[in-house]
Amino acid sequence: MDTDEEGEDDCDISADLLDASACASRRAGGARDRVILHFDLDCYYAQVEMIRNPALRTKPLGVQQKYIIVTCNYLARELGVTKLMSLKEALERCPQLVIVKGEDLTCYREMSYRVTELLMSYCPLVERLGFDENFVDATELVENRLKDTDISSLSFVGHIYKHDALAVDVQEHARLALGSIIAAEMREALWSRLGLTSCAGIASSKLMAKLVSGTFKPNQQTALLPQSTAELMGSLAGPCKVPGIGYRTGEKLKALGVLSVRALQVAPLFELASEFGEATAKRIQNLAYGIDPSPVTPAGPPQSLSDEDSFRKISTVMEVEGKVRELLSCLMERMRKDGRLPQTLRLTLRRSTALNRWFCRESRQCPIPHHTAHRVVTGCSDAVPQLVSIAMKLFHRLVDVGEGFHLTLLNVCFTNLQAKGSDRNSISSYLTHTPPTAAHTSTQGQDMVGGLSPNGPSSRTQTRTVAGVKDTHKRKELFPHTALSSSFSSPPSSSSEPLGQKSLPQAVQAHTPVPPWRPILEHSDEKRVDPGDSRRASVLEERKGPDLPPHVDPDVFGALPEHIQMELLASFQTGGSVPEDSTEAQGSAHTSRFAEQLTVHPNREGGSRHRESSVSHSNHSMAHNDDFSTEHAQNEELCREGQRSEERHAMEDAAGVPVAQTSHPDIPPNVDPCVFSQLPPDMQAELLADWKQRRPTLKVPSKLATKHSAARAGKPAAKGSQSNSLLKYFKPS
DNA sequence: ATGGGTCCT
DNA sequence: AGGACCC
Repeated sequence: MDTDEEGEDDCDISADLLDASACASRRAGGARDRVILHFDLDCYYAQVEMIRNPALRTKPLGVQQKYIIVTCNYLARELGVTKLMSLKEALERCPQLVIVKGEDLTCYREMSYRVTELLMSYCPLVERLGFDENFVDATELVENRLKDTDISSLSFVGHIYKHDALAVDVQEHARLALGSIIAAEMREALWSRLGLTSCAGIASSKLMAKLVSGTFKPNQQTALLPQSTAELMGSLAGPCKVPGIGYRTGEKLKALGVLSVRALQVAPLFELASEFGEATAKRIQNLAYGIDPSPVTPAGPPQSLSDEDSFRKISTVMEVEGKVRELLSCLMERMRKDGRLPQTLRLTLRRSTALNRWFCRESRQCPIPHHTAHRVVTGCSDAVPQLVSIAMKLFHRLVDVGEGFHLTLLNVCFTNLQAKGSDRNSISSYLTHTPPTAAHTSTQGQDMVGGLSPNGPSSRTQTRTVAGVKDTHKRKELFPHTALSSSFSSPPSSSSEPLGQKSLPQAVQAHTPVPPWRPILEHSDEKRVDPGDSRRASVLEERKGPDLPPHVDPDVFGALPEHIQMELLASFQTGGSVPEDSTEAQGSAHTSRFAEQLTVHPNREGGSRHRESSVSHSNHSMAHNDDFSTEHAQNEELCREGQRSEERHAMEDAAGVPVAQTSHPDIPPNVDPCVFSQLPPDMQAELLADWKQRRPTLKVPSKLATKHSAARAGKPAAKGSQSNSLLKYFKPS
């Protein structure tokens, strides 16, 4: 049978968790608590839009996809707009709301990878969650800093969950306090280099770091003392609010009568196990106690690239083909920049279903012929028709056109991405952007693929080891920064950089003039081809010899092929040009306020400060004070907005005027038979099937109701194996 | 809901 | 191929 991987006794200690002594006993075993940081960018899409166009900063802003506002800035929130509100309602509540379309994710994706990259420059253990969240396992960083920190002069930065920062014994929580300092430094870097505000949570697991990061909302950070774990878990509105317990599991729990986190904690394990299986039963029960041993799994390049569009109706093959072609051209362009070879193509669609039965997507996939894949990556334009033709075959496998059809969504996806030549297979090709340069033949790269861990099978432990280790080696002090000249470098080839990235906050305090490490290759920056565009004359940096991030062993690094070195260096880099004018005085006022909040106040015992003193300024200061200068390069070509369907309004249409009145035995009482009878026959059939299927709609709390057609509950789980990042270029030793 | 992503079964 | 989870 399967024993739990790596969890050791974690599953068994749930019962003592509430017991204060449990922590101590756990540490006795040699394993110390981790220090996990969770970063969550504030109203992410809206922030990116405000960077692209700073004029929006002073206005209530909503980002629209189709007919909904997917997110909005804090100004809009004050005026009653919320996330995922319909456009109509948002405009009713806030007529002045400024809307920008956000269906094209290009800019959000790119900025998102910059964020991950910046965090990775401090510490390789960074895991992405969506576009706007990142986990960092800062355990080693903390441990190293602890060595040369005078513990008696430590203090927390930011909030401490349900505690007065001044009343907390910092010595007792020195590692957590250091975590809060590191989190503050990273947030400051996100601000000074990328212009983004964020929240952070500091705790000893991903679960708790994530939960606590949201407790003070815009632009603040919060640490969680271990003794507050139970209180935080208990404050959640229900099991579904626990990350890792989603809608489905929540519904099943309800059916079992488990309505609260507390109820989940004390539910008999065997009952949970009979519904979910033992492994996931334990897992979710542990989550309810705040126990989450899942590791921070380093981000690598994405496993798949997809592009999709939803619409009210597509019902002819020609329309399908048109849409598929549109999606595929965009996707191909992205794939080309990525540089890996897509080996499989998947087409998925959603059919119009009567009562929008939650997500029923169907898909078919098939291999992509090598010659086609190669054309994709090479940018050969006739790859598109080839892909379209493959996709249409998949379509015909899904849909019998003879019957007529009604689609509501189409998605195309490249998966099974094969690293070609090793270079460009890294997260960095995402960020630092490699020029198209189709040139190289595919055979050139195998020297390095083989280069990863000579000794290692177990990719998982391998990664862990590599990541966790290394830096004790040399370097005692990282984090000189907090100030280097800000702004991110305009990546090579502006032709694909969408963001108007000149808009950066002024650097705060300039003691460290240069980054701790710099790329060797500013020259290659320079040489990016870039025919018509020279607006980027300002890469004014005096760079010196290369210097490596802490986790990189210089010897290993030196042994790598040069082009790999170059890529790595490029990926470590984040420097750039400083925006010249700081516009108004406000800019710097605001900026120094931010600086102040990051300051560690060593001797502030005199408890007069409000507890969140050092951090906290509300979004007001952000909202009103940030205008940085920006020229907002409205980069049209990258944001293919205009191309997508224009009509977005009115998804709902009246069900028609009732006339007939056939009553059907299977129609639920809350459905008007007249309306029902007016529906198209296929829709009627579908509804009936649906109703029939979900018959057991009773409140019976017992485990008897479910007739589940599907198999046993699958389970979410910790992130799996990946080991797919730059780390693989370095051996553990 | 949108337009993405992840991993597991 | 689909299902769960995440944003």
